[in-house]
Amino acid sequence: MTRRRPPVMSDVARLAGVSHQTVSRVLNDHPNVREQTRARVLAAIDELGYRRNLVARALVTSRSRTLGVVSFDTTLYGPASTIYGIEQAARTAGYFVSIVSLKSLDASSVRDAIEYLTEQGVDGVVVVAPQRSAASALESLPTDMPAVAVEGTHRSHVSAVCIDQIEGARLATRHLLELGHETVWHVSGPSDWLEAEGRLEGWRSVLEEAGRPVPEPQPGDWSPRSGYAAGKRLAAIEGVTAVFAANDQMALGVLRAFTEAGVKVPEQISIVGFDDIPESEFFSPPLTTVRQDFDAVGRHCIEVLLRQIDASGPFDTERLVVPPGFVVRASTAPAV
Amino acid sequence: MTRRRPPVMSDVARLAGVSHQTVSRVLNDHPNVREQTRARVLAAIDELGYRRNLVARALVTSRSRTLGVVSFDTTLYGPASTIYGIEQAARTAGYFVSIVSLKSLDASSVRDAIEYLTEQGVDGVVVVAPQRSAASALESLPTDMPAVAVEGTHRSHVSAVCIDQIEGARLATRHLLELGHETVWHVSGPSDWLEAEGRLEGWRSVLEEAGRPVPEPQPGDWSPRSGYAAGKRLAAIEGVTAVFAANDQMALGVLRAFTEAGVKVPEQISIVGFDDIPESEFFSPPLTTVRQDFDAVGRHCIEVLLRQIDASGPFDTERLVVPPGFVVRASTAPAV
DNA sequence: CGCCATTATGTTAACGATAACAATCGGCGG
DNA sequence: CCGCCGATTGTTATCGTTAACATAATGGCG
Repeated sequence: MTRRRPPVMSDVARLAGVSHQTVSRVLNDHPNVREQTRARVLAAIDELGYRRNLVARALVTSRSRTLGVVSFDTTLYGPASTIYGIEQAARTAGYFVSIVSLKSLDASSVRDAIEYLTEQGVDGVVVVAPQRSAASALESLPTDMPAVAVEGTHRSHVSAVCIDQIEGARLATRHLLELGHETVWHVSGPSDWLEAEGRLEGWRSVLEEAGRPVPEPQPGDWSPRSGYAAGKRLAAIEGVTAVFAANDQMALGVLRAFTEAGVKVPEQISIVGFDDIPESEFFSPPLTTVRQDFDAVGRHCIEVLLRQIDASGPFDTERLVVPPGFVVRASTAPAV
Repeated sequence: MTRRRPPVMSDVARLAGVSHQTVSRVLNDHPNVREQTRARVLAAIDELGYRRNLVARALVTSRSRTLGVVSFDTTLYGPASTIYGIEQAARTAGYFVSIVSLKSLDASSVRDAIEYLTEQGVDGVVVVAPQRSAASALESLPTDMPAVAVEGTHRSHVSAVCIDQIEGARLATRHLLELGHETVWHVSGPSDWLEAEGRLEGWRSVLEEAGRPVPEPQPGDWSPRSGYAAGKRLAAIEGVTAVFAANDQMALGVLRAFTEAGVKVPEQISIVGFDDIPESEFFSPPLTTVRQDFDAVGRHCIEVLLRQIDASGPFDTERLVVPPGFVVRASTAPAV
């Protein structure tokens, strides 16, 4: 069977007895088309099953209606959720989303990815790359490419949407202090992540404001495994009664380490996470955690990006901050 | 600042003192270009920072070098991992990936999504949609659009890559029987999911072959919450000693339900999951589970798809089955 | 030494849409 | 009754590339 060529605009035009330009006008809702003509054209489109070729359209309009997304490890809950939000919002606005997931987030791979997308003709890019190195790669972006970063709290000339990491960490830490814990230990994320930095900073600031001792943060890498390792270290330390882990997965590891050590959660130790992944509610015990509204982040990204794309001239740098939520479950309890 | 037009092929040609066609030849590695000319052209490309316009290229070649991916809820670990694998493999092969995530997987939204991608000019589509309704939407695909489905074990004329769900479930069930359990209870996934069906079937077949009673499966919806509910029901039943949950999240819920009921895992009850999500290793206790190699699935999808795209005529229907793995951890133990 | 097969390059025409401009048709004011 | 205006439609150029064909330079060989 020969693959028959899909119909093009002039096929529709011929069938409807008009010029291809009139077909184009109908398709683009131009006002000056007689109602009767429009109907004939629409009938022809329907009959032929015509679909306009967006590639040709993109060439002449130099708008591909495609947005690029560059992200680090899209299997992580945070990035995956954010991208989901981005995709939904973009599609609603009539845009396609082209994704590049990177294994490593050094400046050059981010740059390459953006270049790759640029070549494809994306109208703008969202970079979900909350590492310092990635954020700095954005600095070298051509300024005429609409771009939005999803990140912690980095300052730059690139627009950004972020969840207030510092405030989230403050909520968590304050919650633990209010339960009567003398101080709060912290299992931190990798130091080159802006989110890890923000969470660390929020945690530290609350302790300092309250005049409490600031214990050495235990470094992790977001994985449950690293949380488990940190948890083992903490379990060996006398007097640890409250731990704030920089994400839920590490909190899970911490939980497991204490449980193994025979320390009861939350009776003997309180644990708070960050992210509110779907599993958290069903850990043993259910995890108290900071909730991030990734959907909102995705939506805002698209809003900002579309504003930039629609701006005729140079565009402003915008910075949107989404407030975090806090979910109290059963992994925290008053200090004894 | 005026956005200056990016250089095009003829700019390069002018600078290099050749025709634009020669530039095109250099870019496409045509053999008949003098070495010296090639060097001049490359230098000009470099000097101007020229990048070829893939949109124009796609128009004339009618190849966009973009693949479409239609998926259900990309925040789930399975789809997210599969898409990650797809994206990596596609990019390695020089293809872009355009993603559409659907909130619901009825046949018409799958069809719409594919049509949407077709309009954009994708060279092929991967449908990560292991629900019966989605699979049947594929039947109505135009046969000249290269397509691959990621799915359970549905028969169709569309090529498919799948993990052997039945075998995975058999591994899990057999493992529990070998530990001496009289029978195995099952917390199943939603009945319209092909994966849920395969896992149910594998579980049932092993029990029947062993001549064991086949208890009523407990329906779930993949969420930890539904697993928790099922777990509560199971905990109320006398003589339940082994549970095979159709995914890790539900296994987590089951775990929690039993723990709450004061039943010890694995001493009094053994639990097996499916997926091997990163968290599973750190549940309390660490979960014995069936591992799916999503990366391999993604890679195979792209291989099959590219074969179809490169085939000049009609292409064969292929069906690749990826074997599951099995990971024994601490949530299972010999029956008492 | 001249002819033909290569090799290297240039020229022109697609691809399928939109944009800019031109042309036709009524209606209406002068 | 003429000419101008706005509504409607058609014609032609254009986007930036590759494909097809045309042409010019080489080089081997009888």
